Amino acid sequence: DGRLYYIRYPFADGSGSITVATTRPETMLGDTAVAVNPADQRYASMVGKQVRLPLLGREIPLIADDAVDREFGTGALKITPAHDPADFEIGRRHGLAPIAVMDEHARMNEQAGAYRGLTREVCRKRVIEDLEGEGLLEKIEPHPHAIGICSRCETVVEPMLSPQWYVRIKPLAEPAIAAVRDGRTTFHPRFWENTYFGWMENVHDWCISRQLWWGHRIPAYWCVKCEPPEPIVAAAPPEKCPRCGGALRQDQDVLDTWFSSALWPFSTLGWPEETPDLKTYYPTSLLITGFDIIFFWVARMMMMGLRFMNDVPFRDVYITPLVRDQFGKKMTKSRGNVVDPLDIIERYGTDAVRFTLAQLAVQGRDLILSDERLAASRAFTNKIWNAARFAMLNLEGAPQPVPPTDISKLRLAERWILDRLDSAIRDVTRAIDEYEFNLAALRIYQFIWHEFCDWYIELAKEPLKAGGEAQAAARWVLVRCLDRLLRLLHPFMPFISEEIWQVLRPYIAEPDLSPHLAIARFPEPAERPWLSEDEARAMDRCIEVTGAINSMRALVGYHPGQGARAFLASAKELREASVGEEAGLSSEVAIWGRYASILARLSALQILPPDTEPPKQAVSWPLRWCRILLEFPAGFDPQQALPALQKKYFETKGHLDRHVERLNNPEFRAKADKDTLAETEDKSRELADKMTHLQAQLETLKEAIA
RNA sequence: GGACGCAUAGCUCAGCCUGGUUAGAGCGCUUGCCUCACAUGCAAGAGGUCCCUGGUUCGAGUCCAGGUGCGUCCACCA
Repeated sequence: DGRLYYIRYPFADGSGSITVATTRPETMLGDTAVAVNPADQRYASMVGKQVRLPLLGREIPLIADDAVDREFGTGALKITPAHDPADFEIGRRHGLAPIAVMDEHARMNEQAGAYRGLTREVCRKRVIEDLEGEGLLEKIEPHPHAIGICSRCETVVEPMLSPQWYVRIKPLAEPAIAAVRDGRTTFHPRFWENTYFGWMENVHDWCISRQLWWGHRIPAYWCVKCEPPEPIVAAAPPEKCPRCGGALRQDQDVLDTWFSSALWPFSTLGWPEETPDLKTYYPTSLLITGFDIIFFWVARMMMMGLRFMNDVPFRDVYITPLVRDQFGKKMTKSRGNVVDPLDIIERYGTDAVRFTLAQLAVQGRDLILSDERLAASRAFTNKIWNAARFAMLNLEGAPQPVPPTDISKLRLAERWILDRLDSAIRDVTRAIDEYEFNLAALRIYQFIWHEFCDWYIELAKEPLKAGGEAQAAARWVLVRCLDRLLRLLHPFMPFISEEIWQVLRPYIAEPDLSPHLAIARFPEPAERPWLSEDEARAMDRCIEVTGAINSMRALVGYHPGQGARAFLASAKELREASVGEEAGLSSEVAIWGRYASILARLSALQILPPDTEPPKQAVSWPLRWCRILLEFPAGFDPQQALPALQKKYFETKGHLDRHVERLNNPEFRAKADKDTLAETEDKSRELADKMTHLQAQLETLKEAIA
């Protein structure tokens, strides 16, 4: 919220005046011209005239320059090259010598005539008063505008001229642009490359000198005697002045922080010496940083690396998301919405915070740290802890498990979890390779909670209690799974994983096992699959049946602790796809029936022989490959099951209708690809079957009610 | 003034690049369970005009154009 002062500058020939608008009237003492836009008709005839600078009486020209905005103020701009960057450029274009009117303490200097010695604030007041006295101040308008202030002391920044060192940027920028264009360095996510190009293609020469105490000193030297002084720039300090042999003094300025930082990828490896480290580790693989550092640091490391090492400093640049506040706003000190990580860590735990960040680190998107997610991660650490506790309770006092001599003798449950583990290892490894940290975190979560805990731990309880070979096998699988999942988890939850692993470590049979998880090998999947495709499908069916029975239990109101009897009626497809020697449902259920019974709390799971009349006192549920019948609990009122079943019926009908509609469309039949068509037909048949079953079930129920 | 990103369940977010299963997860909510690793838990359930308009297509949450809202960056600011 400043003011805009309109000041009248009289023409030297007495033919009237021209009015300029300025927010900083005190700088008029350093004016060297008045400028208008060349296309501005109002002033076209006046360009070239001399103007008398008020208060000082100096004559300055009226010039025309494209940089002048005709709309602003009066369309006439006073030019103060020594105290305004834009004016400096205009002045340079017109060959105007800058006149500095302030010293380095922002006090008016001898060029300011009568105002010499005043501070700029006092000077502004006096200038305004004096202009008013001479009748040259036309008006003052309120004018909100942004001014540069010091970020520490909030003092208004005063632009001024000073000699500085520059690096010519173009020869550095061009190779750095090319390196990203041709893929020697890749940004993740890719679109940040636009930001990089945008900056690099419009980059200005780089002012590298700073008037600070700390930093690399500028390698420039001045002779104490020569007049005028000529700088000598040299990598190694020269002994004496090459011209007069006099003593030399190094320039007092230091390099811009980013200049020094730009050397980081190789200077930390011993450069300029040809050290083994430099040879081994340059170029590096990955730089992780925030997008706001792309200009400051990434671009400069690229330029320096290509210049001095002749190669890019890193192959990949991963740009992290920004953590925003709960309203999606960027956290800034001035806004006061900064979250202290230590505070969140205090509340949720370090691992939970780290895991949450990984989970939310979707490429190309900033993230909001939500309490809900953090709490969920904290619950996850608890889950892991308890899973480990279960394992240790079952390992305590046991010898170090050894791999079974014949893997194929392991139960399906054991081989299945080992297969899921390998699948998780593959998925997580791929996700990390592609910097998809959210996918990696999600997959680990899914494996640990919903495959390892929900299924394997439950299914391991029986053999672990049984003793003998079954127990030994389950212990080995338990250790193998836990060991590997902890290694997978370690980058995301370093503390809890290390803590548990240290306790588990004595049970891990591995030659030259690392003393710490942090430096242990990242897991790799086994070379051969643990189970056949048929077995994998069988286990999928087990999971499907278990889920369906659990839903049915709730539907007919079984108490969670109450055992229930279920029957499976075979479907033709199952007989064909069966894994057993003996075709049929029974051979398959012989393998996984026990698992389903445990997880669906069944007192019995029986096969209904083909062509057998199903029990009437049961709710029936169609799957693709079999029909499940769950006996009514004692005192069950069939009325209860009706609404849910009807809902299912109408849902299924909706889906079926959609498929039928599609199939009835001749254009779909003509233009859809064959696979899609076949799939739709299959699906449609399946849904129709399901409808038939559901309808029959509904009728049965209604009969029971009646 | 220029550019980029985002918009999907009450909340926080996946899915979109490469169009076709019943659009998913966690939290929250409802119901029932202290089942001997874990009630920070277990089981089940409800909850979605995928921001709007138009286009392309047999078919659009997904591709294209325009719009709206939110966020961010750059430039300018005499």
